[in-house]
Amino acid sequence: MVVDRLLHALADTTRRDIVRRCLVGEASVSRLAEAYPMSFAAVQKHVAVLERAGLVTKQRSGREQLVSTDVDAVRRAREALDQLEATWRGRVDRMSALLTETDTEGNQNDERDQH
Amino acid sequence: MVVDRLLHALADTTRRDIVRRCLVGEASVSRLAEAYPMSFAAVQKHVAVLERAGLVTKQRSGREQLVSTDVDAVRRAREALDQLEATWRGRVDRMSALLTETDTEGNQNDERDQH
DNA sequence: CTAACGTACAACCAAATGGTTGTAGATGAG
DNA sequence: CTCATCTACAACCATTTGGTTGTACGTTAG
Repeated sequence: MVVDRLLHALADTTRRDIVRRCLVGEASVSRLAEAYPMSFAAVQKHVAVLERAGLVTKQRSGREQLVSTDVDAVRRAREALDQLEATWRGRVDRMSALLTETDTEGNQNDERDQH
Repeated sequence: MVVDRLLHALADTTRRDIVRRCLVGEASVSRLAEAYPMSFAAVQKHVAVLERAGLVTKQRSGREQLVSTDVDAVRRAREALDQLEATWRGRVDRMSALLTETDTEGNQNDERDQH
């Protein structure tokens, strides 16, 4: 699933940092690699994960491979999460409504906070 | 890191579904297990992951263990993502501002901030 | 042209994931 | 009390992850 890949890609500090770095101005993979306490190949793999999630793109420039964050993908990631939360919250709200209007047998407190 | 655990916990369809289910009304672990094509123990592990991430809590009731989503934690998760995106977007905005006002092309980086 | 650089990729490894089965301890129903 | 149920947990397994090193290849600088 796309959301799975997205969230998994973002569930790592190094990868989030790469996204942050490459939001403004591209950076070559080797340039990125200098910034982290790991090998070049390791950073390459992190970039690959971000790429598969659609969060960054690579663009060749001479012998360098420039990484740049897809700002739109970041926005889409946020929106996906937003929608997820909205669905969840929607369920709570609908249930609250049901409980206040019908009063079923299970009868637990419905002190769900509304805003 | 807390964000890592949170995003990792949410990067799985089954776990997101558990969160959704347990937002309204608690469900025992065995009840949950009936809903998925996997063993009881597997669901137990998923619940444990969500618990470690602070997304759900368990509460004993007789011989059952009732799982319920911590609505507040879900909200906090969203806010964490929001802040992440805000930071990222903030960077873009600041850079855009810089570019439009100075419009130079000399060396721009050397911001050795890690964090 | 040659050497250095940036990249890609394979092979390998340890640890974590996501699943299984099996066993054992509490607890509630009858 | 006895038994079925719910849970916890250990042991095991296959796959993935996150890292390493080594090698090969294209490109640019000198």
